Amino acid sequence: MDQRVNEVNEYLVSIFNDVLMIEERTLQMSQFKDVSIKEMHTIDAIGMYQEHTTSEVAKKLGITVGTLTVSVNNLVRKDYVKRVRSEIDRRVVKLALTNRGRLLYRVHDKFHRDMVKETINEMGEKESEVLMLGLKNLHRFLERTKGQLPD
Amino acid sequence: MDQRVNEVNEYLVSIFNDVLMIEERTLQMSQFKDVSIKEMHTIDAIGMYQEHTTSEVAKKLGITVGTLTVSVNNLVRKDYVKRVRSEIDRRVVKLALTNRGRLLYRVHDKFHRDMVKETINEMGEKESEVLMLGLKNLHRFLERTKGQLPD
DNA sequence: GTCAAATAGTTTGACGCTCAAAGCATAAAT
DNA sequence: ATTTATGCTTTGAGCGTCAAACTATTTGAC
Repeated sequence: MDQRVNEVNEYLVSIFNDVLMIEERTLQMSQFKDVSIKEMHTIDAIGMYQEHTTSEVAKKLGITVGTLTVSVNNLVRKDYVKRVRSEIDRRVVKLALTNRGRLLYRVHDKFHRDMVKETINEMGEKESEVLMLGLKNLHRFLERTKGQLPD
Repeated sequence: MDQRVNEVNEYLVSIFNDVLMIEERTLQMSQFKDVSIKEMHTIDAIGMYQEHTTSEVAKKLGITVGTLTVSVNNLVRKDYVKRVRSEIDRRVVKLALTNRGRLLYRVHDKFHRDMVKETINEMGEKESEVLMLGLKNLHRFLERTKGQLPD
């Protein structure tokens, strides 16, 4: 049992590091060399569809609004993100992707999905089912833990 | 199949974010408020036992030697890490944890293991086995992918 | 043995990421 | 009308990162 814990733990840590590293390198090799992995996640959180406010996106990313403002300043300058003032409440800023931002979003999303797809392809139907259940368990536990932490 | 890919992908992303966030918050709440999550990973990479050289640790972390030197400067100042010149080759610096560093290492390691343990406890023996196989698959795929990237 | 080249690590300059705190504009409450 | 609350931006400080220049030491060629 303890051995199992160690193994799972080590795989998780290693997978973490690998994914981050591969994402970063892949970005740097692509036509989007001016985007860091953090900026990529910001673009991902802004998303393709609805417009999200600055506060919403900051919360989703788990960073302060001030931090996000700085990052969005850079992403606007580099033409990945645009700001739209709300007409209803003029304090509110809605964030949205530019065409270039949307292109990058799709490329990155595909990369992510391909990564998972290749792995699942090597597993049987039943196995991939259990992998997902395991991840679901881990996820549920983490969300619960997170909820217990003070803000 | 595509639905499965999406689900696994979303769980992975969410698990990533949660773990990082929980680690960071837990650190900030502990007696080790002066340590960032990155510094924690550096301490982890230096490890409890053998002495590792600066180059080795930098490689393990996937950062340049210069970056590590700067970080180690801070960790030495904060009394988590010590430098030991090699007697055999006086160019070489071996990194090791101080007592305080070792204490933090153990606390963090326990946190990590507890996290996984609680999850596995909720699964049956067979399920946790398959979770591990799934992670192994994912890990193998990532290592292969990583090997194909240029340095 | 001497000198050049290679190796291990450090320093520096520039820029991104992060937060907390102060500030600005607008909306809501009274 | 004035105060308070809300949403966002700016700023200052510290860490994280790299590339490039630098220092100290060892190895290799002769």
